Amino acid sequence: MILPVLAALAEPTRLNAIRILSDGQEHCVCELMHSLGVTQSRMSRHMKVLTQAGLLHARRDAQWVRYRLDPRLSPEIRAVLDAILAVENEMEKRVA
Amino acid sequence: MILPVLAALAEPTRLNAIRILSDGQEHCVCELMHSLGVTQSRMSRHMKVLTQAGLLHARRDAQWVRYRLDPRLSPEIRAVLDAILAVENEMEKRVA
DNA sequence: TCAGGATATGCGCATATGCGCATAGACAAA
DNA sequence: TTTGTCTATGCGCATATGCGCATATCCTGA
Repeated sequence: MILPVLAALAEPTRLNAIRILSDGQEHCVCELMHSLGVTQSRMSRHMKVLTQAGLLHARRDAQWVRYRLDPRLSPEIRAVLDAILAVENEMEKRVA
Repeated sequence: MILPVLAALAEPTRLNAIRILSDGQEHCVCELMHSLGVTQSRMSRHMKVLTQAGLLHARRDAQWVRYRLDPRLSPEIRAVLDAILAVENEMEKRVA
């Protein structure tokens, strides 16, 4: 369903996390919490929401948990993400 | 901003309303409330949320208020809507 | 086994949001 | 002006959600 995806994305920190993760690489909670300026517990919970919405894949690597966009994401959902991120990029261009 | 748009769409009744309105035609509250099976006050408030998110345009026509997708919607936001509706259509196909 | 870093979660709180009900407001026809 | 239809909104309630704080859990290295 698309609804949980939209609900997950309709929050600033989570949308920013998706923007970072849209590079296709893995990122740990500690990196994201610093980049986005939120507490560790907040970041962890936000990642859980995104994961449960089916957007992310988590992999335990030693004491870290590496998150990345779920490689099994359907092309349709991926298109939604791309369209949303494109809006943000357009807005940035217009501000600049 | 894209965030209010996502928040507005992350609700079943509102997303279904958008689906109906995606035909580009005008629809009144009375029609939508019947189509979607919700009360009049609920429907009116949902339309207000969608309008304030910048997605809809309202036009008073006698005792009716005709809603339609805002014709001034940016191509980027329109692309987001299309991508979201495409996901739903894909899901339907797979169920069928 | 112990210490320390990284992540997840329980808990309580404040706010946001969806809902129904009743009513107000806008408009047309009589 | 009155009546009936359509739409918007005030109000109270229940639930959902975001937050910080503290603590539990998982893992590595000494």
